Amino acid sequence: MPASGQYVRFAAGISHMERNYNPQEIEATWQRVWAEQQTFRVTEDSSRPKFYCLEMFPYPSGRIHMGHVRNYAIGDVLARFKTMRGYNVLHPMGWDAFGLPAENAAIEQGVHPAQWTTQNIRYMRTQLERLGLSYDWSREVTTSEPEYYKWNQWLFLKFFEKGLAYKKRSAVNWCPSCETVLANEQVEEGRCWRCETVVVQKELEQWFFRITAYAEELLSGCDQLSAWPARVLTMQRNWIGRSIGVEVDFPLAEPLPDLPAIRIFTTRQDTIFGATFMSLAPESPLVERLVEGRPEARAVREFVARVSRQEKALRTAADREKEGVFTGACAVNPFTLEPIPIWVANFVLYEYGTGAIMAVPAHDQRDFEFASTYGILVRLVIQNPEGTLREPLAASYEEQAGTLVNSGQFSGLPVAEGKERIADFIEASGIGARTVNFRLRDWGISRQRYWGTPIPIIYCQKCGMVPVPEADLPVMLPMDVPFTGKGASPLAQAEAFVKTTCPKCKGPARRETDTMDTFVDSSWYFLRYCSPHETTRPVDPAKVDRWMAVDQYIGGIEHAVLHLLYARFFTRAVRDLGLVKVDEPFTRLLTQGMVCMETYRCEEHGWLLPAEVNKDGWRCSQCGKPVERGRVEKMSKSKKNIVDPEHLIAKYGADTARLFSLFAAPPEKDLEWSDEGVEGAYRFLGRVWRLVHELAPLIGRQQVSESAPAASVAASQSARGSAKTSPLKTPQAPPSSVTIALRRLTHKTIKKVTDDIEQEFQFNTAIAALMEFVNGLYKVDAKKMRANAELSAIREAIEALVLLLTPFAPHIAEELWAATGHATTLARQPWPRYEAALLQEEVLTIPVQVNGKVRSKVTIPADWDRDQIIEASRADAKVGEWIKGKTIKNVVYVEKRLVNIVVEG
RNA sequence: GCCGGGGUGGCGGAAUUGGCAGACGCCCGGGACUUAAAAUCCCGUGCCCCGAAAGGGGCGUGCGGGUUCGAUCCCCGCCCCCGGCACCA
Repeated sequence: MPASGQYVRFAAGISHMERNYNPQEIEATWQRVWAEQQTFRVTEDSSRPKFYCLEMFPYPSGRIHMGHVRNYAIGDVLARFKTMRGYNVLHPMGWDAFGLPAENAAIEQGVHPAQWTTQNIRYMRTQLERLGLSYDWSREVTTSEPEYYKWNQWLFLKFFEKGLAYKKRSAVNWCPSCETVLANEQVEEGRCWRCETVVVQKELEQWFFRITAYAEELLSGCDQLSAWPARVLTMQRNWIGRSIGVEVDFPLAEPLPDLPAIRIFTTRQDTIFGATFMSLAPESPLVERLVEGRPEARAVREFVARVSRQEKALRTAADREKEGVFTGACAVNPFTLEPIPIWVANFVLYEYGTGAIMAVPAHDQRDFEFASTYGILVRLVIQNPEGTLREPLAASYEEQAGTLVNSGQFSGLPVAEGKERIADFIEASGIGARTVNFRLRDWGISRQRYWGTPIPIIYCQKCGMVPVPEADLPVMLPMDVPFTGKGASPLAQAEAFVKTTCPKCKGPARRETDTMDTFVDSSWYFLRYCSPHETTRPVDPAKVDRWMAVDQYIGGIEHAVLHLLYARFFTRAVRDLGLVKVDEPFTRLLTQGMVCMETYRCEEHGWLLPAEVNKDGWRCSQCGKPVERGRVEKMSKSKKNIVDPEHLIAKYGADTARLFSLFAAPPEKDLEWSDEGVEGAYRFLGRVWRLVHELAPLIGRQQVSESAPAASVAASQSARGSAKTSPLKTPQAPPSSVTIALRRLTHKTIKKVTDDIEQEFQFNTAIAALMEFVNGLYKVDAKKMRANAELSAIREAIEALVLLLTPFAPHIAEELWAATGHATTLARQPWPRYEAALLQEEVLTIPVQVNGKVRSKVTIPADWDRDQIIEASRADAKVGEWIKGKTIKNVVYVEKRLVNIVVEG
């Protein structure tokens, strides 16, 4: 601990009353103090409850943007608040440092990705420091450093041992521009999520993580996540896509020796009597088996070749025309025993279910379209509840309501029961079984890029695929590699890296040159923060037990599926390795909204930066032409509707930047940027500054007891709390009404701000309450205050104000804390507590309604009872006007809130 | 199409989930201070109507119904906006 009095020295020169609010100066001062005193360093302290507050770590792209400011301001409010509330708070920060842009920079500018990344991190860290965020930087994690990615490799090897990591040949999404494989999740509407290039199909040997092994658990786990936003849970559930149905064998009309039947998956076994044909996915190997030697073979092969060349997104677009070709083979519907034709259809997915379906055109839109195109029989087997369906159908009937018809012994059953009876029958007759299918696919982690974690596998001609022994980790990324941007990955071209010896037989061998998807890095970094310097394991289980799960995770909605699902998977996989005890990594999740701003466009110069617009006449500052004011959109470089946080901080300071980000909208909603709003936030801080400096000399005469500085407001609510334990001196004379009103305002504000932060992250209303508090304090005529009780009340108010402001605007709070005579940093001051007794109003103003409309208000002593209040209401002159000559039918009284007199006539 | 979230003054947003709609901020208007401006401080500000004024009345939370003494909030039926998923059998 620093010697007491040290802080006073820092602030001494700035505490004179005349001094104007100079954010740049005081922010630099306090950031230096925090760094020197290691104020935010945290160690495990079992005497206090823990709180793990985490914001999604950034990709070190070069500079922070307003989205970061918002994200980290939200997290910082919470971390500082919880610290002041007495929690042992873990609040770390790090860098998601592997990824494509570094490699692109290498190609375009000739900078090595490592150097580019390091520079960016260094710069962005100073930017974050200038925001005054309360991170424990001693726990900083950088995923591109061997100390981190070694453990990616270690985990990979453990997964490999357990069969959770495996390799298979598969058609992958290939981005021709990035020259890399993309996960399904990284393809958006057929385009690369990063560069928007149209994605094509390519066959490659790929590494996968068997996330599907946890599909069931990942889905059921969603039910436990009650503190996650509903829409994120919905998205996760959709993505996992569990469906219950049956698998059934449809025997071939002419069975092949080793292929007696085709297995299909359906959720609508109740419609099986309506299955009038079958469809196979074009990629299915069964297709070739069936057509071999048939006259249809040629046409089928042509069709398959044509379809499989088409890239997937195009082919699977929902509005895509249904196309197919008859194989010449037939199967037998196991229920009707009729022969049905087997087709190949472009809309059947090979990767889902069994890659083959029974087609029920009467009750499936796709099958109906297909059957209509090719003239296939449509048979109604579900009659709707009204009984109005007649053949020929004009459209498929897909509702799961009604009764089975044309379904043999099952006819007449309601749909739900038919499903069960038919499933029973299928199981009893041994032709199939109930099954659960997931939409979720295994996670392809192979990337043909340099700037990622090398996959620790060696290929030996004799021994085959050999994992790198644990002792040889990390497999280091070689520094000396070519960056051409052409052809194979740079790693594959680095002979010194590729050529190695087999760990088993010591013979010549080659290294795997694929690197891991960077989502691997971010799938467990939150565990690493708990013991960031652990050298023998990825995590120290004792430390992880102390801190996990993350109590509050904060980040963008764009990670609702990918990152969050992978992190949930990893947490379980690592749990099953015995390193972690929790199932779910993130107890509470807050997805903050986007930061948006109006866009400006000039017909000559295209998108304009806000600074390039002359706002007087809405003209382009370059050519003077009228500027088209576009809609409010997410801030983006391409649309140029951006505000650089650095400029903002230079002009107004970090406290203003933080305050505005928190005040302009509730965290989960989109925030519309407004220069005027920023001015408003700055003005407010100036108001606080002047207020405190005006009042500081007044209360300066009073003794500041450093052991209990905030205790005047902090201690009074402890378990044994009563008026007696309040350090505020009981005044000799009865307290003046001004004193009582002031203290009431103070304690009401403490309650409001505390509740708003704690309950629903209502930072905007918490700040509004602080503004009201300040407005109220400006109305107090402090100069007239002399009595000890009055001055105590002022001191209490000012201290509460500064303490309550701390999480939002920590620098100015520290400075004002010092200016009011305190010598210890605010960061660990106890959060103020309100005294419930002081909240009580002496008089109440109650609205009085007549027939539901407010006609008057009565002001009454707070302790009046129902009858007294009603009596006063009826006696009110204005109310009298409205009830004169009418019969009172009813009087509704809401406890201390409202009177409603119901009259008739 | 399915799922989720929304729709409140000129604007961003409040409202203890059935009890004074519009807190707080922005914008705008007025005043004080100033030689003047900026800054600052104070006051006003949903819309419409009556009134010279003090006051008073009506309307108002996307639209139409309903429940209730009373609805931004609950129910039914629509309209619109945003986000996600989308041939998953």
